[in-house]
Amino acid sequence: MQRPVLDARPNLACSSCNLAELCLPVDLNAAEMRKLDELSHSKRSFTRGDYLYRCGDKFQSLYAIHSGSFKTQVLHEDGHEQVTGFQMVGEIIGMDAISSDKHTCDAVAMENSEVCELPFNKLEALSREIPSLQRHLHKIMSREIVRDQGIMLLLGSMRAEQRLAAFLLNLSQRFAARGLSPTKFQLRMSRQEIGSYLGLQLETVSRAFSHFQDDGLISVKVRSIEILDLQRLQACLNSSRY
Amino acid sequence: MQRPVLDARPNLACSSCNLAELCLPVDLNAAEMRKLDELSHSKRSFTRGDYLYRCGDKFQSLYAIHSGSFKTQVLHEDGHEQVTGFQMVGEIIGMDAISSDKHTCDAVAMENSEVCELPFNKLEALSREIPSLQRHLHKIMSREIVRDQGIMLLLGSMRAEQRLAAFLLNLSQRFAARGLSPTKFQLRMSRQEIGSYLGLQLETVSRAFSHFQDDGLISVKVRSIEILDLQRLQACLNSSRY
DNA sequence: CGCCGGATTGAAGGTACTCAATCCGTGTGG
DNA sequence: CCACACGGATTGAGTACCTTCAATCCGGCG
Repeated sequence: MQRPVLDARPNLACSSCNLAELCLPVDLNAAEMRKLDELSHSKRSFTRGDYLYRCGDKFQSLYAIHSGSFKTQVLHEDGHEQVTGFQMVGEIIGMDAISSDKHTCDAVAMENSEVCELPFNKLEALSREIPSLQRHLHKIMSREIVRDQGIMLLLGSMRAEQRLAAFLLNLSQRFAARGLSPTKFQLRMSRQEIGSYLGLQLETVSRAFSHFQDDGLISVKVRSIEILDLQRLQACLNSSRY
Repeated sequence: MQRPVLDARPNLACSSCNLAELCLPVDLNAAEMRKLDELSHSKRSFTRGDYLYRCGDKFQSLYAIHSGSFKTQVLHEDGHEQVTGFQMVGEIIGMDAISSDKHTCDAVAMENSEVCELPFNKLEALSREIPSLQRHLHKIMSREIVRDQGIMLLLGSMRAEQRLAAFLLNLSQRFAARGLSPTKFQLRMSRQEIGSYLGLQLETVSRAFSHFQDDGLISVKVRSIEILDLQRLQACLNSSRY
């Protein structure tokens, strides 16, 4: 019944990154695995603030995040920018660019990060050979669609505190999926960036954090978060606006 | 510079539907074309309110809208539902379901409509044979992602009248692309449905319509719309919130 | 004709925005 | 080592926009 509102991005990559098990829940034989290995030749490093790609850049590859995290953002004409997603280890970014052969957003490193490049032509060629890989690629793109629709739901029908609850619970799930603590973690992004992502002002985000803390749902110390009561946080998310 | 905020869904289908030119801007030879023809065997008809699929239904096929129009909507736990998109002739729906093999939303006919079923297994098999079809399929899915991100931008950073302007201009473009008048058309959806899609209350939508009319931007008579000043409507959309 | 659902309009209220002051932690320079 | 500056975060007060509730209007259909 309870579908996570903010879905994590699906995984695919790069056994050469030693993330095969995490990232590739696809049955491949040894030969196929080797071909996939060969696909991803390079691994690039980034530090906070570096761009993985920029809006308008020519599309060549998808990228698998091997370590660290990124944000994607789009720019309005007037210069103001909106965050469209936060991506972490094992997730794939760049799929927006397939449609027009140009990237439609910026991808910016939020900390020291490493990325595996997946040349899309080669990925397509390989997925013509390996049906299970083809299906997996389609699932990855589809999950991106579902995830975006979850955010549309959030932005269209939730109030500030519900949005923040959804955001925290989503992070919690994604950390848990990576074997990290689901209740105690560091935020990589500023209040400003959270607000931009959730369609709120940074002050509103800050107030919501404070309110959750006053209610004993979480403990916040700037970017250190501890979720004290997952159940009530979930209840807050589910509480009807109407 | 000016990217449409609400992107139309991309096309693909179904030369048997006599929409080959419109829907398939892919170079195929005669043999390939024939195979694509064979893919889409059936055409189903719907009347207003009929479900094409429901949330939770097993995923089998994508659907190309041959005539008429549909809306997609998701249901909250509490029963309240949000419209996630309006689809019209030539557009493809059902891609949300690939990721989990189940549909994640309802698709409901908004008028008498016909739909071509595109069995996804066959579509995948064929796109393994025909690289240009494969790429086209990927572009279609990617455009859905880009479109959703446009709506996220709208919901996250625009005020009521900007949202409605974006909505009207998007409809205008999509009608124009189909050879219909870009300035004079009938809405297929209620104020309630528009509001649900734009993250607004129906009264707010109604007021925004009235305000646009008072300002001479459009002429509204319930569901009959005429855009009188496309430029100023575009300016309204671009006007910074900040 | 009168009912019904959808649309419009009005008035009151609430949520989140805006602007501004203050706090706090980090890093820099004296 | 401390003082200070800086950016990000918090908190407060006033306001704007949208929601909510309610009344009325309008067109289609029984």
